[in-house]
Amino acid sequence: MPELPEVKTVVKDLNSEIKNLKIVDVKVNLEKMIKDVSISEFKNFLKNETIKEVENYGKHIIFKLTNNKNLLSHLRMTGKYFTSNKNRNNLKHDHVIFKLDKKVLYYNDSRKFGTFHIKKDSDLLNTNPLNKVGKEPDKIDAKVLFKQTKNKTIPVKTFLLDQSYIAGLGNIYACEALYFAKIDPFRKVNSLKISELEEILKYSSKVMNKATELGGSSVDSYARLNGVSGGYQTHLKVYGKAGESCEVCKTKIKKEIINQRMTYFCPTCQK
DNA sequence: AACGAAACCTGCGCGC
DNA sequence: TGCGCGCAGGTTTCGT
Repeated sequence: MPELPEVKTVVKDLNSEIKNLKIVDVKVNLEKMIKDVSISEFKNFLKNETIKEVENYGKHIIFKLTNNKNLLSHLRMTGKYFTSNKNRNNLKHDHVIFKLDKKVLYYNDSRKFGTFHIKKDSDLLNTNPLNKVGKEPDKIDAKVLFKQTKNKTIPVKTFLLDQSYIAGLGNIYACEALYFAKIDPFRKVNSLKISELEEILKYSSKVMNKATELGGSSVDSYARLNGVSGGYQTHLKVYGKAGESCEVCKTKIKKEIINQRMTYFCPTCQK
Protein backbone atom coordinates (compact mmCIF):
# COMPACT_ATOMS: atom_id res chain seq x y z
CA MET A 1 0.00 0.00 0.00
CA PRO A 2 2.04 2.89 1.18
CA GLU A 3 4.85 5.09 0.01
CA LEU A 4 6.08 8.12 1.95
CA PRO A 5 2.97 10.32 1.48
CA GLU A 6 0.68 7.53 2.64
CA VAL A 7 2.89 6.74 5.64
CA LYS A 8 3.03 10.42 6.63
CA THR A 9 -0.74 10.60 6.35
CA VAL A 10 -1.20 7.56 8.55
CA VAL A 11 1.25 9.04 11.08
CA LYS A 12 -0.65 12.32 11.17
CA ASP A 13 -3.95 10.54 11.66
CA LEU A 14 -2.48 8.32 14.37
CA ASN A 15 -1.27 11.39 16.26
CA SER A 16 -4.72 12.88 16.29
CA GLU A 17 -6.30 9.59 17.35
CA ILE A 18 -4.01 7.98 19.90
CA LYS A 19 -1.41 10.45 21.13
CA ASN A 20 -1.03 10.40 24.94
CA LEU A 21 -2.93 7.16 25.30
CA LYS A 22 -1.46 4.35 27.37
CA ILE A 23 -0.90 0.82 26.12
CA VAL A 24 -2.78 -1.42 28.52
CA ASP A 25 -2.42 -4.74 26.73
CA VAL A 26 -1.24 -6.20 23.43
CA LYS A 27 -2.59 -9.18 21.54
CA VAL A 28 -0.48 -10.81 18.84
CA ASN A 29 -2.28 -13.14 16.44
CA LEU A 30 0.57 -13.63 14.00
CA GLU A 31 3.93 -14.29 15.61
CA LYS A 32 6.10 -13.82 12.56
CA MET A 33 5.33 -10.12 12.43
CA ILE A 34 7.27 -9.52 15.65
CA LYS A 35 10.98 -9.39 14.83
CA ASP A 36 13.98 -10.18 17.06
CA VAL A 37 12.09 -10.85 20.30
CA SER A 38 9.57 -13.28 21.73
CA ILE A 39 5.92 -12.36 21.98
CA SER A 40 6.13 -12.07 25.77
CA GLU A 41 9.16 -9.77 25.57
CA PHE A 42 7.27 -7.68 23.02
CA LYS A 43 4.22 -7.38 25.25
CA ASN A 44 6.17 -6.66 28.41
CA PHE A 45 8.19 -3.97 26.67
CA LEU A 46 5.04 -2.13 25.61
CA LYS A 47 2.68 -2.68 28.52
CA ASN A 48 1.95 0.40 30.63
CA GLU A 49 3.91 2.77 28.38
CA THR A 50 2.25 5.86 26.96
CA ILE A 51 2.41 6.88 23.29
CA LYS A 52 4.03 10.31 23.43
CA GLU A 53 4.17 10.91 19.69
CA VAL A 54 4.04 9.08 16.36
CA GLU A 55 6.67 9.84 13.70
CA ASN A 56 7.96 8.46 10.43
CA TYR A 57 11.49 7.57 9.43
CA GLY A 58 11.35 6.94 5.72
CA LYS A 59 8.46 4.51 5.33
CA HIS A 60 8.86 3.24 8.89
CA ILE A 61 6.43 4.36 11.58
CA ILE A 62 7.89 5.11 15.02
CA PHE A 63 5.66 5.17 18.09
CA LYS A 64 7.64 7.20 20.64
CA LEU A 65 6.89 5.78 24.07
CA THR A 66 7.66 6.75 27.65
CA ASN A 67 10.87 5.44 29.27
CA ASN A 68 12.98 5.91 26.10
CA LYS A 69 11.14 3.14 24.31
CA ASN A 70 10.03 2.91 20.69
CA LEU A 71 7.72 0.68 18.72
CA LEU A 72 8.60 0.42 15.03
CA SER A 73 6.00 -0.57 12.47
CA HIS A 74 6.37 -1.10 8.75
CA LEU A 75 3.21 -1.47 6.64
CA ARG A 76 4.89 -3.09 3.60
CA MET A 77 2.19 -3.59 0.95
CA THR A 78 -1.11 -3.90 2.77
CA GLY A 79 -0.66 -2.84 6.40
CA LYS A 80 -3.40 -0.59 7.75
CA TYR A 81 -4.43 0.82 11.11
CA PHE A 82 -7.93 1.11 12.47
CA THR A 83 -9.30 2.49 15.71
CA SER A 84 -12.84 1.50 14.90
CA ASN A 85 -14.65 -1.53 13.58
CA LYS A 86 -17.34 0.50 11.90
CA ASN A 87 -17.70 0.01 8.16
CA ARG A 88 -15.13 -2.70 7.77
CA ASN A 89 -15.38 -6.42 7.13
CA ASN A 90 -11.71 -7.40 7.10
CA LEU A 91 -11.44 -8.21 10.79
CA LYS A 92 -9.83 -11.57 10.07
CA HIS A 93 -6.62 -9.79 9.10
CA ASP A 94 -6.23 -7.97 12.43
CA HIS A 95 -2.85 -9.46 13.38
CA VAL A 96 -1.76 -7.19 16.24
CA ILE A 97 -4.20 -5.47 18.57
CA PHE A 98 -3.13 -2.73 20.97
CA LYS A 99 -5.54 -2.18 23.81
CA LEU A 100 -5.13 1.44 24.88
CA ASP A 101 -6.70 2.99 27.95
CA LYS A 102 -9.39 4.77 25.93
CA LYS A 103 -9.35 3.13 22.51
CA VAL A 104 -8.26 0.02 20.66
CA LEU A 105 -5.72 0.19 17.84
CA TYR A 106 -5.93 -2.61 15.27
CA TYR A 107 -3.09 -3.47 12.89
CA ASN A 108 -4.64 -5.11 9.83
CA ASP A 109 -2.62 -6.63 7.00
CA SER A 110 -4.11 -9.00 4.42
CA ARG A 111 -0.81 -10.05 2.89
CA LYS A 112 0.96 -10.41 6.24
CA PHE A 113 4.17 -8.70 5.11
CA GLY A 114 4.21 -6.05 7.85
CA THR A 115 6.81 -6.03 10.63
CA PHE A 116 7.23 -4.76 14.19
CA HIS A 117 10.42 -4.07 16.13
CA ILE A 118 10.93 -2.75 19.65
CA LYS A 119 13.88 -0.43 20.34
CA LYS A 120 15.35 1.63 23.14
CA ASP A 121 16.28 5.18 22.08
CA SER A 122 19.98 4.27 22.19
CA ASP A 123 19.53 1.56 19.52
CA LEU A 124 16.86 3.21 17.42
CA LEU A 125 18.88 4.69 14.58
CA ASN A 126 22.03 2.59 14.65
CA THR A 127 20.51 -0.90 14.41
CA ASN A 128 18.36 -2.77 11.93
CA PRO A 129 16.08 -1.70 10.35
CA LEU A 130 16.52 2.09 10.59
CA ASN A 131 20.31 2.02 10.17
CA LYS A 132 19.85 1.23 6.47
CA VAL A 133 17.38 3.99 5.71
CA GLY A 134 18.59 7.00 3.72
CA LYS A 135 17.33 10.57 3.82
CA GLU A 136 14.19 11.96 2.22
CA PRO A 137 14.82 13.56 -1.19
CA ASP A 138 14.63 17.20 -0.03
CA LYS A 139 17.54 16.53 2.36
CA ILE A 140 19.85 14.88 -0.15
CA ASP A 141 22.78 16.58 -1.87
CA ALA A 142 22.86 15.54 -5.53
CA LYS A 143 26.68 15.45 -5.42
CA VAL A 144 26.61 12.86 -2.66
CA LEU A 145 24.02 10.86 -4.54
CA PHE A 146 26.11 11.10 -7.70
CA LYS A 147 29.03 9.39 -5.97
CA GLN A 148 26.74 6.55 -4.93
CA THR A 149 25.78 5.89 -8.53
CA LYS A 150 29.34 5.05 -9.57
CA ASN A 151 29.82 1.45 -10.71
CA LYS A 152 26.06 0.95 -10.73
CA THR A 153 24.60 -0.28 -13.98
CA ILE A 154 21.10 -0.84 -12.66
CA PRO A 155 18.21 1.15 -14.17
CA VAL A 156 17.61 4.49 -12.46
CA LYS A 157 14.10 3.33 -11.59
CA THR A 158 15.53 0.43 -9.59
CA PHE A 159 18.00 2.75 -7.84
CA LEU A 160 15.19 5.07 -6.77
CA LEU A 161 13.35 2.24 -5.07
CA ASP A 162 16.35 1.37 -2.89
CA GLN A 163 15.53 3.00 0.46
CA SER A 164 19.17 3.19 1.50
CA TYR A 165 19.88 5.88 -1.11
CA ILE A 166 16.62 7.83 -1.06
CA ALA A 167 13.90 7.21 1.50
CA GLY A 168 10.28 7.40 0.54
CA LEU A 169 9.83 6.69 -3.14
CA GLY A 170 7.88 3.59 -4.08
CA ASN A 171 6.65 2.29 -7.39
CA ILE A 172 4.05 5.00 -8.00
CA TYR A 173 6.07 8.07 -7.06
CA ALA A 174 9.27 6.77 -8.68
CA CYS A 175 7.37 6.59 -12.00
CA GLU A 176 5.84 10.03 -11.45
CA ALA A 177 9.13 11.70 -10.45
CA LEU A 178 10.96 10.28 -13.50
CA TYR A 179 8.18 11.53 -15.73
CA PHE A 180 8.46 15.11 -14.43
CA ALA A 181 12.26 14.92 -14.57
CA LYS A 182 12.01 13.65 -18.18
CA ILE A 183 14.33 10.73 -17.48
CA ASP A 184 13.90 7.32 -19.10
CA PRO A 185 13.41 4.81 -16.26
CA PHE A 186 15.66 2.31 -18.10
CA ARG A 187 18.68 4.63 -18.07
CA LYS A 188 21.65 3.08 -16.27
CA VAL A 189 21.97 5.10 -13.11
CA ASN A 190 25.71 5.66 -13.62
CA SER A 191 24.94 7.42 -16.92
CA LEU A 192 23.08 10.25 -15.16
CA LYS A 193 24.63 13.70 -14.83
CA ILE A 194 24.50 15.52 -11.51
CA SER A 195 22.01 17.95 -13.02
CA GLU A 196 19.72 15.06 -13.91
CA LEU A 197 19.94 13.68 -10.39
CA GLU A 198 19.07 17.17 -9.12
CA GLU A 199 15.95 17.16 -11.27
CA ILE A 200 14.96 13.74 -9.99
CA LEU A 201 15.42 14.84 -6.38
CA LYS A 202 13.51 18.06 -6.98
CA TYR A 203 10.51 16.33 -8.51
CA SER A 204 10.59 13.46 -6.02
CA SER A 205 10.09 16.06 -3.27
CA LYS A 206 7.51 18.01 -5.21
CA VAL A 207 5.40 15.02 -6.11
CA MET A 208 5.54 13.47 -2.66
CA ASN A 209 4.91 16.78 -0.85
CA LYS A 210 1.84 17.43 -2.97
CA ALA A 211 0.63 13.88 -2.44
CA THR A 212 1.14 14.24 1.33
CA GLU A 213 -0.96 17.43 1.31
CA LEU A 214 -3.75 15.47 -0.32
CA GLY A 215 -3.54 12.52 2.06
CA GLY A 216 -1.70 10.16 -0.31
CA SER A 217 -2.93 8.17 -3.29
CA SER A 218 -5.63 5.56 -3.05
CA VAL A 219 -5.11 3.39 -6.10
CA ASP A 220 -6.44 -0.03 -5.18
CA SER A 221 -7.73 0.48 -1.70
CA TYR A 222 -7.31 3.27 0.81
CA ALA A 223 -4.36 4.83 2.54
CA ARG A 224 -5.56 6.53 5.67
CA LEU A 225 -6.58 5.53 9.14
CA ASN A 226 -10.00 3.92 9.36
CA GLY A 227 -10.30 3.48 5.61
CA VAL A 228 -10.44 7.11 4.48
CA SER A 229 -9.28 7.61 0.87
CA GLY A 230 -6.40 9.82 -0.22
CA GLY A 231 -6.70 12.41 -2.97
CA TYR A 232 -3.56 12.33 -5.11
CA GLN A 233 -4.65 9.49 -7.41
CA THR A 234 -6.41 11.96 -9.68
CA HIS A 235 -3.12 13.86 -10.11
CA LEU A 236 -1.12 10.89 -11.42
CA LYS A 237 0.41 11.48 -14.85
CA VAL A 238 1.70 8.05 -15.84
CA TYR A 239 1.18 5.45 -13.12
CA GLY A 240 -1.62 3.11 -14.15
CA LYS A 241 -2.16 5.04 -17.39
CA ALA A 242 -0.77 2.75 -20.09
CA GLY A 243 -2.41 3.49 -23.44
CA GLU A 244 -3.55 6.98 -22.42
CA SER A 245 -2.02 10.07 -24.01
CA CYS A 246 0.85 11.95 -22.42
CA GLU A 247 -0.43 15.40 -21.38
CA VAL A 248 2.64 17.06 -22.86
CA CYS A 249 3.23 15.33 -26.21
CA LYS A 250 0.17 13.08 -26.68
CA THR A 251 2.30 9.96 -27.15
CA LYS A 252 0.68 6.88 -25.63
CA ILE A 253 2.01 6.07 -22.14
CA LYS A 254 3.86 2.75 -22.14
CA LYS A 255 4.23 0.16 -19.43
CA GLU A 256 7.16 -2.21 -19.10
CA ILE A 257 8.53 -4.32 -16.30
CA ILE A 258 11.77 -3.17 -14.68
CA ASN A 259 13.18 -5.31 -11.89
CA GLN A 260 9.89 -7.17 -11.59
CA ARG A 261 7.90 -3.98 -11.05
CA MET A 262 5.50 -2.50 -13.59
CA THR A 263 6.87 0.82 -14.80
CA TYR A 264 4.88 3.53 -16.60
CA PHE A 265 6.52 6.22 -18.71
CA CYS A 266 6.25 8.44 -21.77
CA PRO A 267 8.63 7.09 -24.41
CA THR A 268 8.84 10.51 -26.08
CA CYS A 269 9.31 12.89 -23.13
CA GLN A 270 11.58 10.69 -21.05
CA LYS A 271 15.14 10.46 -22.37
C1' DA B 1 30.33 -5.92 -4.60
C1' DA B 2 26.58 -5.96 -7.57
C1' DC B 3 22.74 -7.69 -9.76
C1' DG B 4 18.50 -10.34 -11.12
C1' DA B 5 15.26 -13.49 -9.47
C1' DA B 6 12.71 -15.68 -5.98
C1' DA B 7 10.39 -15.48 -1.77
C1' DC B 8 7.13 -13.84 1.60
C1' DC B 9 1.18 -13.71 1.36
C1' DT B 10 -3.83 -12.78 0.11
C1' DG B 11 -7.27 -10.82 -2.82
C1' DC B 12 -9.03 -9.01 -6.95
C1' DG B 13 -10.21 -8.66 -11.76
C1' DC B 14 -9.97 -10.71 -16.06
C1' DG B 15 -10.62 -14.12 -19.84
C1' DC B 16 -12.38 -18.49 -20.83
C1' DT C 1 -20.48 -19.94 -11.46
C1' DG C 2 -15.79 -21.61 -11.38
C1' DC C 3 -10.89 -21.78 -12.49
C1' DG C 4 -6.41 -20.28 -13.66
C1' DC C 5 -3.59 -16.50 -14.40
C1' DG C 6 -1.47 -12.12 -13.70
C1' DC C 7 -1.22 -8.37 -10.97
C1' DA C 8 -0.71 -5.41 -6.50
C1' DG C 9 1.69 0.89 -3.22
C1' DG C 10 7.64 -3.37 -0.25
C1' DT C 11 11.55 -5.48 1.33
C1' DT C 12 14.74 -9.43 2.33
C1' DT C 13 17.16 -13.40 0.89
C1' DC C 14 19.20 -16.36 -2.38
C1' DG C 15 22.07 -17.56 -6.27
C1' DT C 16 25.42 -16.18 -9.80
